[in-house]
Amino acid sequence: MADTNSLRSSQPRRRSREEKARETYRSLLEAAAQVVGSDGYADASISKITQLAGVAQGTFYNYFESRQDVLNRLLPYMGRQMLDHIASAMPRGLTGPAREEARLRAFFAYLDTHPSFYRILYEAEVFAPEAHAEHIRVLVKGYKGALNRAVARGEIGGFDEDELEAVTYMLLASRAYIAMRYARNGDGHAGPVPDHVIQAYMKVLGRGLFSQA
Amino acid sequence: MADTNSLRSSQPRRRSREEKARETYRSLLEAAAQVVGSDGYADASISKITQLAGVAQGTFYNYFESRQDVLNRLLPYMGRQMLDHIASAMPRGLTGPAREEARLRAFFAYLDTHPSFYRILYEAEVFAPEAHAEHIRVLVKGYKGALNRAVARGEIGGFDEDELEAVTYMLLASRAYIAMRYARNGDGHAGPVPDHVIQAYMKVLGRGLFSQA
Amino acid sequence: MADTNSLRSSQPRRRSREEKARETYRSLLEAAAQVVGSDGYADASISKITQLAGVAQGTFYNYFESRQDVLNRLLPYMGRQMLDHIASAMPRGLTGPAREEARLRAFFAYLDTHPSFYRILYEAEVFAPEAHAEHIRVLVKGYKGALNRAVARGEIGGFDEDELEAVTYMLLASRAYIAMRYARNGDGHAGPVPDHVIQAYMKVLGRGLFSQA
Amino acid sequence: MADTNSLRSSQPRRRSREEKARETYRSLLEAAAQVVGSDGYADASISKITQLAGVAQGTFYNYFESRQDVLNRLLPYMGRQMLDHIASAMPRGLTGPAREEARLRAFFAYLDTHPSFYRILYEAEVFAPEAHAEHIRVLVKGYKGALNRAVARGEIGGFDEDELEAVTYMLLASRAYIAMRYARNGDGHAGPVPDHVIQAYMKVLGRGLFSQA
DNA sequence: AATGAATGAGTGTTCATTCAT
DNA sequence: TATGAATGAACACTCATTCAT
Repeated sequence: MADTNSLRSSQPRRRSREEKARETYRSLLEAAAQVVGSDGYADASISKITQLAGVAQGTFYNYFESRQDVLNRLLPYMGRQMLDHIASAMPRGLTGPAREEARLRAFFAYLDTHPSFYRILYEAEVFAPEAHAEHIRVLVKGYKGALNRAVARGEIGGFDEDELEAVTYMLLASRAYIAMRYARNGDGHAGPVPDHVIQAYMKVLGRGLFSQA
Repeated sequence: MADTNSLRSSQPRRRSREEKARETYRSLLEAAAQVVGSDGYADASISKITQLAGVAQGTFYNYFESRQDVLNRLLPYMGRQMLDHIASAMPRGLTGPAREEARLRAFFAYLDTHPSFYRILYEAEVFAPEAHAEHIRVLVKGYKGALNRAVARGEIGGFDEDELEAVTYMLLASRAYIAMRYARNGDGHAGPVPDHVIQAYMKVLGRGLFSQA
Repeated sequence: MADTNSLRSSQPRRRSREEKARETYRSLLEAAAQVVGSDGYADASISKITQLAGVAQGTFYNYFESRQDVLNRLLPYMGRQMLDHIASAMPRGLTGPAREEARLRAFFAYLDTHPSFYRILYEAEVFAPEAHAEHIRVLVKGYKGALNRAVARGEIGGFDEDELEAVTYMLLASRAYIAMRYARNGDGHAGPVPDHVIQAYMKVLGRGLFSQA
Repeated sequence: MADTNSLRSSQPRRRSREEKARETYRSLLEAAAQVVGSDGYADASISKITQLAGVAQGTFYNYFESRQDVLNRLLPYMGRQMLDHIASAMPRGLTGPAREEARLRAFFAYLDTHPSFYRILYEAEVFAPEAHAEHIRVLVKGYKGALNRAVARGEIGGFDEDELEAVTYMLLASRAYIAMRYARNGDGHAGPVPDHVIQAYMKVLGRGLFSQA
């Protein structure tokens, strides 16, 4: 249905169209992220998004099935970005509590440079619950893997598999609440997390988790 | 603002004016709580609330300035109820980790018997941010007091004031995420939190907090 | 819920409100009929209707559940009007073909004075099929009754019950097509039906129906 | 405009240009007929039509001026098909009422085997009024010719030219309403028309038309 | 001739809020 | 104070049509 010209010559043209489409998709998604970041999911109207993306309202529906569709895609998109960021920011060779601390700092650093992420993540449980659940699932899986490797290394002991999952939730929870309290103000964000907070976190973890009791 | 119990029985006839108004206010607030609990803040329309309260739509604006106004009052109202419930459920004389565990269990028990509270609390950060912040502030204050008393009793050591606040946030966070993961399913709630989760929580706390390291 | 004042004095006020509401309902319905009559169901927008009725768009939804709702009510409303008109226009004491002719002329007379009715009726099969089916059912029932009485009077013979129903449909059909051809032009209507058309109709009927063969 | 059959086989290679275009035109028209038949004119979108025809949306406008344009062409296209079908299905040599009955049965038979035609025909008065008027004009002309021949044969008498036209409308009307009532259900069609209905039709006609009174 | 992304006017519908009664 | 009809701004979404490629 699309192969009338059997020559290569049609490819560069095609490419250009496809690429343009991809760009439009990208700019709509980025615009949505920005709008949700500043106004929240509830006030993220199609009109705001398309205006920010510089396209007509109707164009939106060439790329997304509905408003909810784009909201659902936001967290996966940003979440992957965040994980990539953290992965690339993690120093090699760290183990034990030091590794945990690096992970925490990388997370806060990402938050600091991507102020819209907090709101996208937080409100997702309300406005894009499936995406949120999936995001948490991914995070938990990665985290549990890390904890299990620490167990294998003998850094952690005395927790069975199920308990380790519960601990994972506690760690993720602590991250989120610390971010809420110390890395935000009314506008969106308020600079880096104070050191004493990270120290407290590490103290509880160092004693509570990284010890054979 | 909501404590009229002492007057009710003494003036069975004359309560018409003020008393009736208070009743209407109360029933509107309760209706709002119920609606938000089951439909969420976003879908809590004035029409639903007034219908459930059994008054006309216009009546609503004799008691609240706006829709946002009633949403703002919801969490303080329910939060106080929850704190009272927990306070009265706490066994006397417990100290140390045992006291902490009792508090945790009381919280989960309240959640289990008041399924609408979870949603009111959780969505509040999105839809009634100031009320949510205030609620957290109240919780933190109470919690920090408890931790300080534990410090005074010599049960906890090695954390300065600021660090203790950070720890408080970690504890509240853990509560919330554990509730999210273990005390809910699609409908609203899914029975009590499994014991091994509470054990994991207590393990981390017992080692991480209640120890002189 | 509505009986706070137990006195009559509240009734006149009530009445006034209720009456006003009824008026608004009426004017919306009439506006809808007019708009559909001139623009057709497809182009009958809420905005046109409310503008013509002189109320805000939102007001529409205090009286009708949806656009389709008002479209559904149009034919029953006009259909009853038409039947009332015909009933009151029918001379007393006529029987046989003369009675049939009077009925036909009354129908065309109604059409002539209510030009929107033709379109409302005709397009209803497409846009309000249930209302149309019900309308036809009512018409057929009335018509069959009339034919059966003619049979009882011995004016008609040689048709069994089922055949009589089929004949009813032929009569209604003829009415409609004659109206389409002879009582309309582009605008909406084009004056009365020529006499020779009615004569042709009566000839076919007189010989075909009102005879013992 | 649609008769290219004679050329097809002679130029198997060269048909690329013009022939291909005709094929596309044809497939768009057929697609439109199918879509309108199942979804109705109102829901026949260009997107549905082009999708069914297997071409891009833009291609549509190389063959039709507008959406309305294709809708206008539908009934003439299908109507001719129907007339051809009926003409070829008519037994030779029939005259009088028998001929009329055969025509009626052929019409119902066509409807039964072409369920989409009913909708295309019926809704045309609403959505393609000019095409509908033209279609009726063609039908009437053919029918009047048939009746005139019957008059010439002495089978029909007592109607002048104008009256005969009115009768024609009555016959077409009866066809349509009988089809509406007896040859359709919710889905689209419901099998053949019962015999007693055709008998009733023939009785009225036999007495009312084919008699010298 | 064929494509399909872009357009934007237009639609039905919702709902917090107002206000005359 | 209670009522509930009226309001109108706002929204998500559709689709015929255009046009650069």
